[in-house]
Amino acid sequence: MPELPEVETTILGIKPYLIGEKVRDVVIRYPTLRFPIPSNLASLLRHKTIKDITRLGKYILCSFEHGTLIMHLGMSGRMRILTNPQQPLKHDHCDIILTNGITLRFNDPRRFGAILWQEGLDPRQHPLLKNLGIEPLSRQLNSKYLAKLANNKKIAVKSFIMDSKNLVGVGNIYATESLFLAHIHPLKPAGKISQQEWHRLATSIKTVLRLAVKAGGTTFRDFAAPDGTIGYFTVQLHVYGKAGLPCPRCGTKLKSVRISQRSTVYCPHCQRR
DNA sequence: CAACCGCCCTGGGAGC
DNA sequence: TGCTCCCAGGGCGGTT
Repeated sequence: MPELPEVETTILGIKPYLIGEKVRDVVIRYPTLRFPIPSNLASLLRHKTIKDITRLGKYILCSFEHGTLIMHLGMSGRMRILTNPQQPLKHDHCDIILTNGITLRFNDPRRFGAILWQEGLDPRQHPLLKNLGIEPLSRQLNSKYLAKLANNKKIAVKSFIMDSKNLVGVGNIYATESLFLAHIHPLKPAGKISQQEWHRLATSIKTVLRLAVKAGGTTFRDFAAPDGTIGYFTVQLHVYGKAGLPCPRCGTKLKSVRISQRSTVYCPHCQRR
């Protein structure tokens, strides 16, 4: 499932083929993603030039002079660069065809992804981007920021760091891994986390994400890079998906608990409440 | 407002 | 082999 590192990898992969290129056409085969793909997308983009490809949280922003194409990979979304025409396969919902002959193809079996349009210069005006928190790999993420935001909150720390209003791009896998590395129990109320613990957590979130970006995404189950490479288990996961196995640090049997409908693995010895 | 929970969706794996 | 059931989960939107 694409988390921030997978989004980063996707951008790195598609960017060189797209920047400065002009859109010839847009083909929508199956508009009902998480939100409907705007039906007028082709007329919005035709003959327009792609200025840049950037990222805001897990949203991929493809900017034009008159607005921004906002794309989200959801759970199973994937983008491919096709250098020559290919028959669309199942779940190939949308193509963006450029005048240089290249096609950006969006595939998403579970259809939790999204393709949206925001008119104007500031993509942050889009309702989905308006309330996004800080970037985890920026200097803004530090113990001071987290402690201030968590003040008195009772919400489980895991849910807190996965809430995009607080910080973006930390999904279930990396939240689980970060908490393990920081020796923090995932159910501990956010308001009860000490300054020292916040420091460890901020550090481990950055470490985990940086390592994963470097490895080209966790590529755990559904993810493939734009060139089609599938790198299963390129990142060493310590606890995610390993409930019942011994803790890599102390050997205690790893436990599993569901937190807001998400499976969460932790070590009952290393991560105390 | 804070916290929580249901829901959207399909493929893959387990169990029978 | 083939069927059924369950699980994976980002994030919105509704409820408490």
